Amino acid sequence: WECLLMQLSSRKDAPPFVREIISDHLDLVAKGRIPILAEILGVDYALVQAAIDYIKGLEPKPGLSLGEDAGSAYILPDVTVLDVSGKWVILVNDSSSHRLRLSPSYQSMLKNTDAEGTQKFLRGKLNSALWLLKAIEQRRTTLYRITEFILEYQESFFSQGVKGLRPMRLVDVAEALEIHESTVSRAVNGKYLQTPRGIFAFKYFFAVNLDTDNGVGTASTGVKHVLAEIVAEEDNANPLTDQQLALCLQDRGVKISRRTVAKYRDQLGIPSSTLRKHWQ
DNA sequence: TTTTGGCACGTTTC
DNA sequence: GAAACGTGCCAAAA
Repeated sequence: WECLLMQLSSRKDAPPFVREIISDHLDLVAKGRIPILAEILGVDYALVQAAIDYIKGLEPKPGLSLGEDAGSAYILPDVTVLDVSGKWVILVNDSSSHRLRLSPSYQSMLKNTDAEGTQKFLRGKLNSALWLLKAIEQRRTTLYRITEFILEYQESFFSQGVKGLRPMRLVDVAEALEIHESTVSRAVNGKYLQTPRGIFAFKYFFAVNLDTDNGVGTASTGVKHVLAEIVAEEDNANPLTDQQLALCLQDRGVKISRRTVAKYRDQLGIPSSTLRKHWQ
């Protein structure tokens, strides 16, 4: 790109071949074909790698880390949990600014009316109003109870972080709270929970997938996190292939196939092993 | 040859 | 009933 060349011209510390690589061989860089590039330019790997590292320093990098609370500053949570000296406090934020209540005047009207027809009418209205209030209150309660359940069930998450996340399905919550599955689904959809660890979508805790190991399952979200960790710590001169990554996870007790590792890697935005290779 | 990714199938979850 | 997910197979890429 021209903007890369422009950035380049404003600097003086550029290694050799950088300009040539940008104008003629950017496609090879994208494909990670460093050996070919080295051959074309007639220099050794290390020099090419140095030039590429420099170029990567020029462009604004997309960034590999999908931070778990990235962008959360702009989301306002529907529920907040606070740790007040070891005791959880759950706050359900009302969507409407004020809570609804019944005007007392209606009740006094009911008392003060003699006419039978009017009384019947008012009693009917009163009942439907009470039903509505109850429904709204119920919804807040549902969200409260779900949060309560998550706090208890995902306790290890709140103490250890992502690694402690347990597999959890809508049904699990529904059964525990003795409400219908779809009720949980509707209560949770698009809602956010603020915790001492950051803001998370409720759906985050439903990292539903169940990867079984010897005994209990683990949440796929946790596995992905471990995967990212392994890659971050690998020797970048010899990146691990998907097969090796799969074995690595299997050693840790996670039953996972090579193909699934590849998919997770994709979702995490981690390039393939050949693209990760850093030539010295 | 080794490594990766598209497609599709069976299962689970919504 | 539909969407999401894990996995096997096989071809493309390296």
